Amino acid sequence: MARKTGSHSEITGPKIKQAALELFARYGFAAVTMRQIAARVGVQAGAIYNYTPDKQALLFDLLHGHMAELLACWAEEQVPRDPVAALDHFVAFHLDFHIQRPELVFISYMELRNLTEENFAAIEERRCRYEKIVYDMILKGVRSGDFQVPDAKITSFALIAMLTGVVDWFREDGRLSSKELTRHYCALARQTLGVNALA
Amino acid sequence: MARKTGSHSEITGPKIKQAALELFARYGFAAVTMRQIAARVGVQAGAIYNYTPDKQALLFDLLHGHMAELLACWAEEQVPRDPVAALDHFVAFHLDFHIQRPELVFISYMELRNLTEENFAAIEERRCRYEKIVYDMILKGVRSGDFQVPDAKITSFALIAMLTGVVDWFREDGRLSSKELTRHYCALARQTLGVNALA
DNA sequence: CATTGATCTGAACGCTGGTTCAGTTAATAT
DNA sequence: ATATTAACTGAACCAGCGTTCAGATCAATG
Repeated sequence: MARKTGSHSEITGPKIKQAALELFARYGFAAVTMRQIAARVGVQAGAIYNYTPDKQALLFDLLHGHMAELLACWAEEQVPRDPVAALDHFVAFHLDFHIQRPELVFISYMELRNLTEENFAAIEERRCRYEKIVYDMILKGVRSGDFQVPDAKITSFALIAMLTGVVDWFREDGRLSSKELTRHYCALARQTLGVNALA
Repeated sequence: MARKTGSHSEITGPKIKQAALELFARYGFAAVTMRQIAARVGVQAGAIYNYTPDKQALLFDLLHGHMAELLACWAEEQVPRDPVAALDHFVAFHLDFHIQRPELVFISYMELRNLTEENFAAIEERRCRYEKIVYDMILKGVRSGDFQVPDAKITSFALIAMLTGVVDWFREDGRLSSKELTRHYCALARQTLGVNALA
């Protein structure tokens, strides 16, 4: 029995990626088997190899796609000139983007060490690019006198960590809506960056 | 050839734990084999089972020991009554404790999903207890008027995330000493909690 | 209708995983 | 010396791994 009615590559391909994403996020890359992924798609393990050269590529595609989309989406944003408004804008963007992709965020952090050397380097480069965006934003605010921080580099790491950490606990049906969440974090980020510390 | 001169259970036992810790942190629990751990200790795989019932227990002992030590150490701390001083104290404690155990911190976050249900629950319970300490500390400062935050719960998560995130990048031989690090983070934490926002 | 080509199956390949255990060795006790 | 035992080896067990591939199946084409 092969080639069930209505099954096409355009359906199976994305289904495999989705299944891999969910399973990797839940059990970890190394603990997930190709047969598990296949079973979730409703297919035999061998069929997966019509869509990916190997398991490693399955992971890399997910992580690479995630980072590429993150950078691409930010590039399209219209960032206000005012440092404080830019901060608010970034907080809202970052939270929104990450909350919508908790599984991708999860494996992007957890499964870096399961990448080959070259694949890791490719992801790392993009991660640094994103961190630099935050760092530059903070530096600009510090220079304009809008922000006051003990150390711009540390503060950039701290800001990213506190924002990204949200995916560990935030649930759409929890105590807070995503709108309230954003509002609170905008206020918190302002405090962290020392907005109005001198005003 | 067995029982080399001078090898005792008091030596091999800890060595196995240490080897497991290093390998789990580097490659992930699921990706590490008992043979790898044994090789690092200089022993055959079977010998490990004189010290642990199985691989799962090896992981759980590491995580459980870590959380138990974290809570025990904090319990011994003399915490100042003043909320701001207490915050400084906590920041210094948390950074110091975590910086000294980067590998344990790493696996405590990454390998939770590789625990069995009961084992996970045991770790989770201790983790919540620690989070409650931070939450209560913030609540106290808010009530006394020393802190001003948008949301105490969110702020507690944000504070822990920004502090714990340090282990991802901090190196003893890097740009900052651990003393400078603590100083910067105390200042940053104060801003985040809105210390002196009204003063 | 016959042919083709994309899609998938099912079985196999070689290998490695965690775990077990009978047997060997060396330190200790008698 | 001898017996005892803790500590370890080395080989084996079997289940499961990622991956391959010849062949089956079906949609689309002419």
